[in-house]
Amino acid sequence: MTEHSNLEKAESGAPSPNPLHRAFFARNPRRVARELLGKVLVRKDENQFLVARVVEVEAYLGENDPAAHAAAGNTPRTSVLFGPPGHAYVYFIYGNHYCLNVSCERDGKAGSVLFRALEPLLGIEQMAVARGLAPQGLSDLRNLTSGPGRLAQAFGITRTRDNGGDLTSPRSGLWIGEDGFRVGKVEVTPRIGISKAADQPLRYTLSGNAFVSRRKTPPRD
DNA sequence: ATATCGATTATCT
DNA sequence: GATAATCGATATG
Repeated sequence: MTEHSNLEKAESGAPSPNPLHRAFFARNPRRVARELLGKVLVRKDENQFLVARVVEVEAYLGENDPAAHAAAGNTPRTSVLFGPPGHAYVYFIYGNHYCLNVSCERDGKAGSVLFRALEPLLGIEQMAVARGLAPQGLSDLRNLTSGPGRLAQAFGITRTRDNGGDLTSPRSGLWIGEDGFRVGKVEVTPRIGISKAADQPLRYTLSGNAFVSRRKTPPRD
């Protein structure tokens, strides 16, 4: 057990974060990314809830952003990006990993936000199982959801299951909600892991949050 | 502590 | 055939 967790517990049964309205996503990916910080990603399957706070995201600007998948145009792979806002774009990368985006902008215009890191709040045991980590081997909770491939695996997100799903509706089993969390300082840096347009500051993080990916040594104090 | 590399597949040249 | 919005393992200082 580590000491740096400040996890919230749901006092009475299931959590009830309000789903975000579709209009929230029908905007510029920069604004959506910035405002997604502090929201929660929720998975409900069977009777289990998984809940985790959004602490790191990246904006992808659409057809004219060379780093965006939408730069390839509207293809079978990218069609969700060109559809209505608030839907899940899930892609498979490096032969190993799924990553989750939410579509932005109006129907017909591409744009998205990539989820890069979450802070786990509820369903930690189940996330560890999904990640293939023995519960007792869970010395560092950052192994669960710190990184786009990791958080997708922790939430059981795959392309066949989730691509195109509605992230504004609990009926999809995967959605984004608001639980009243107050966001503190936000940091904006270049995006990670890309080669094109790598200089633009489109990565948004909660300043000082331990679950942000690619950190150095956990803050000493 | 940082650096390098293999895994494994959808998509594109 | 090459590359990719990554991760985890291994090597090395």
